[in-house]
Amino acid sequence: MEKNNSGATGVKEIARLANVSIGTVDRVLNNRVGVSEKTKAKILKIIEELNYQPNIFARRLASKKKLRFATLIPQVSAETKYWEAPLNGILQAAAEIKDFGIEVAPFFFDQNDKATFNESAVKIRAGEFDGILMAPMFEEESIAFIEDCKEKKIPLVFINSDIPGHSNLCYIGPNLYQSGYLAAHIVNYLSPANKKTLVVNISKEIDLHHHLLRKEEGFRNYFEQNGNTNKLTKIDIQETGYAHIQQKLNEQLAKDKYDVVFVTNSRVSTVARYFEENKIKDIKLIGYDFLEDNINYLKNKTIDFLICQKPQEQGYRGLMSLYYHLVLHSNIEKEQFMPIDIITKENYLYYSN
Amino acid sequence: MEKNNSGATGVKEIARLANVSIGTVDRVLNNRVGVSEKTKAKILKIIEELNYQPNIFARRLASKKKLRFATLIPQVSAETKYWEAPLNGILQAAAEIKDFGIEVAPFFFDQNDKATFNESAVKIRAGEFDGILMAPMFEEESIAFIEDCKEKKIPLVFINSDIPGHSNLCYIGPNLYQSGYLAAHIVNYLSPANKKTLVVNISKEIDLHHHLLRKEEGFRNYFEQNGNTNKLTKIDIQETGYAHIQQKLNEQLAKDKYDVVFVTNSRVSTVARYFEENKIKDIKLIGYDFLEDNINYLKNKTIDFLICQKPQEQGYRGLMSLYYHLVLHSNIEKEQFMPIDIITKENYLYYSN
DNA sequence: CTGAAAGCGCTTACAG
DNA sequence: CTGAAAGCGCTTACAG
Repeated sequence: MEKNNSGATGVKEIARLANVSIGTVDRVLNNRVGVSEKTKAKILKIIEELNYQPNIFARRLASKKKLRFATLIPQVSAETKYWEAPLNGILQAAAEIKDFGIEVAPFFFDQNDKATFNESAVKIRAGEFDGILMAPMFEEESIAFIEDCKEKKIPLVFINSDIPGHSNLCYIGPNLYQSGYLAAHIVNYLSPANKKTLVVNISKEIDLHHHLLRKEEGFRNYFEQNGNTNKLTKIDIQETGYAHIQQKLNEQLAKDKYDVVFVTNSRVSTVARYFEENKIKDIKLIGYDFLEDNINYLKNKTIDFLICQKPQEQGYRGLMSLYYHLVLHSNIEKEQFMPIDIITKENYLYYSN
Repeated sequence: MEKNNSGATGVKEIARLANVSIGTVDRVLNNRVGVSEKTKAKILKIIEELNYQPNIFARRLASKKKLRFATLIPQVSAETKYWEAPLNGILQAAAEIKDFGIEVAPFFFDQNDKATFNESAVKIRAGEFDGILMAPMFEEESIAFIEDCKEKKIPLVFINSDIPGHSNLCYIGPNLYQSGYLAAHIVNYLSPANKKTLVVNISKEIDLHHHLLRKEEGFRNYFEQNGNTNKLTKIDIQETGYAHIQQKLNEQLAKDKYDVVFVTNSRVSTVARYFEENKIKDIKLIGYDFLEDNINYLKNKTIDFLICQKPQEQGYRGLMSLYYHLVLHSNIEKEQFMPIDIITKENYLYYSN
């Protein structure tokens, strides 16, 4: 029978070689105070030489230490169920690491109300958490929070959208620019006739706009860089009610004849509803996110393509990153871009979100 | 501080409530012989009532038990590096479960030589493994092996292709029919002109053909079911050398003008090479698998779309399934279909294989 | 069929 | 600054 590696060279063996007690070895191993530099160096050298790997099972069994993580993401709303998926990912990760002594406390905010973000932020600050995962939607408010975490040395993970240039542990989410770029690539295959494409931004909150604008930028640049003659028109719809969207689309579609409509977010289902009600079948429709409404329009062929970015995995990997960093002391990659998945009527069933 | 659940109700507590020793509790817990029906029932009842969950860390620390898994997949060849990915997945899973006392022994065979499959099979049978993962490529030879495992009650996981109707633990891989069906859906968007599509099967081994034929079937049925007028032509190329493929394509492309060429496997790069050498730019090309050669042709726009099925994850999840089944006694889903991923020049960089 | 004791490799007080 | 002992919740022989 093969000998267990960690069995061969445990704290006991290190203590023996260093002529100290296992208590002292433990102090060095866990970076605790109260060891002379000399013995510390001696022990570290032996640890190095033995290539000692602690037994995680023994460690977990003996330790009573608990870690507490907080998460701060938008609450699931009737308007969009998008945030259900990241939350599920978070809960799944929480269940997996629970036995390792980790407690997860979820906090939420209203996407349309900055005040609720600040309220939750205050609670989290008071809670003295060991790690935080957040969706930094409101830029200004987020930055204040980020600075506070930095001071307290609390590791911070961003998901879904990034605020670059800050000392967060990592960002896990889409590369927005590239996802718009990909959308343009698909549109290019879909638009052989008069090559007219309509870009539709539907969003109430100006704050969230930079999110959509990044996608639009990628979308535009594709056509510029590929010397394409595709003619792009764009409309911004700042009210998300159906009546308003209907009116805007009526106006726009009366002006010109389009091959493709590209909706820059998950609200593509609203446009699909409009298409269906108006029996529009000759315009290709492409948008974002694996939501029930969108999938239904994919099934009945009103929507042609959906671009998805594994929202559940963002939550899951976000929380796991805190765990890997804090418990396993692994190196965490600073920018973790999600795959850009292309979903159609024929493969949505197999899409593991 | 919150009380650890498993701490509150461990074997000790069960033993106390049942008026037995912890040794007897352990016997019941692990289904060992030598406990009277009466005490066994009593203990089981208490376990039930307490909703006892064993502490996996203590279990692992105390136990010396080892499990040994064997894997049997094609060896990576110069002709196709496809099997590198599943192997990487297997090795990654092996690294993750190593600390849980699991040893993994990889075996290989030559895709073009059934005898090598049988040789490895003999070795595995002799090795008395606790679980086996395999790619059941050669149907007849595989079935003999499957029967043997069934008799010895060794759980068996299939990856990449299935042999339905056998008592294996699970299948993890593509739904081939659906993946051909999806390819047809894309072709349908790409072929607006004369609507002529050429289907190309390139494969030496007749044994492997059922694999490709399933995809072709899905591809054909899409057009039938969607009342499409797309005209399909098919050629089988049974020699995989470039000269031969070149000749066949020369012949075929002289006969007719196609919008799209659909290659039913990863050998699409050979057709791409032909396209490039002959400066063919007006035919769309679509094929399978995230291989370096294919990606290069995707980058330079010779290949338009690749369909991929996460080969690495197949290996990873295959091995993990054995672990979940044997160690954690989880329920394993019998058929686990991989997502059908659509890869283009614009999203391949973010494809986490 | 059952029990009592030792031990897995760590961490945690406590004593000095 | 350091050591000796107890204990985490299981499993493993061994004894009866």
